Amino acid sequence: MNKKDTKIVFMGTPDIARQCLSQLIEDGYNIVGVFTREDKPVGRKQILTPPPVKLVAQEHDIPVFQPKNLKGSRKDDLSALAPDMIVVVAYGRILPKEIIDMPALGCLNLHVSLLPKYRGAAPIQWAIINGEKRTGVSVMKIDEGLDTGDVIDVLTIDIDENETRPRLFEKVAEKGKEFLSHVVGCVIEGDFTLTPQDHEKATLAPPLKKEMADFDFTADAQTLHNKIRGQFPWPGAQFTYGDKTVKVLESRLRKESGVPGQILSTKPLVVACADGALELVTVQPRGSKAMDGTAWCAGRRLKKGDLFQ
RNA sequence: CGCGGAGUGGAGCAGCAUGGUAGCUCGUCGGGCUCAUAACCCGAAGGUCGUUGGUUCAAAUCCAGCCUCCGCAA
Repeated sequence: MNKKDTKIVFMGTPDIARQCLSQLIEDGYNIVGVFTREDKPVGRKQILTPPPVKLVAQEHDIPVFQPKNLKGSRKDDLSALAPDMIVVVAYGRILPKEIIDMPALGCLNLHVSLLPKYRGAAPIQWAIINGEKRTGVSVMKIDEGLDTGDVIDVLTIDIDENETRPRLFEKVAEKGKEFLSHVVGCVIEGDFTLTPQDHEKATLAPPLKKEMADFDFTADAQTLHNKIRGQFPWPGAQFTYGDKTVKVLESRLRKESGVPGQILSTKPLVVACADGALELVTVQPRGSKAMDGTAWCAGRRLKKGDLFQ
């Protein structure tokens, strides 16, 4: 089978899926249909916004389907397309067995972790939160479990010390889309091997919750730094000052030390933690906009030596 | 009509209830101290108080409308 004759259905929703779809189209694959989630209200104005994937598909006149689920009559849309292969990138839906079995070449999935680690919805976030030095993208053949399928190929990607979730995501998407395109090509040509995952070593990366945002300075600096960059921009990481919470949008590790919660300097704003200290580069009090840590101190008349209880 | 906060020198804030001198911390500029400094001391510049109208002898402050920004929720 060659590229042109292989009918591919693409399923995905957010930006990384959009990038992968664009890459596949650019590389000349025959995308016969795109499945994505429903348009949803976004922002303060609750404007109904289509997923990024939908826009790309429409630009290329590829039929778009946005079913609520993939059961019952909705799967007829899919079988009518008679796909030889389905490629899934962050679709946000579990595929039922009947769909998994439909295409002759199977269903491929790009997962942004080094499987079997970090199976689930938020692999990038958890990798950063846990202080991993590296992550990656895995292309696997979908089975009925949650990211449990046999792995076709893996690409490792380094995580820099100050990398935030969006920046890492961008990097992963950039490298991942080309990698995916390459692997899809290999599968079409039959040039690949399947490696079962070592399920003993599997870990989960469940969705983040807003309750995870709160912290205080009794934790050690490295842990807080990881939390701040991994949970940015949502749910974020915030501490309490007075009767308000203050989100920390950007931080840096510092070598200084002191009583946890003590302000070691205001320019830049450095606060001592249990082990080491953290520079709060950008901060955002609840109800107001993001500002420099130093500016925040200025408005609150905070001085070196003051203590966050 | 989803809930709520905010617009005051370059930045972040106070002042507003009880109208009457433009305040604080930071930054900038000049000077001083110091081996030195992001530290400290002295001094200076810089503001039509978001906008329009109303009340008043007098409005940042009270009233009405408008614009803009933001947090939450989704």
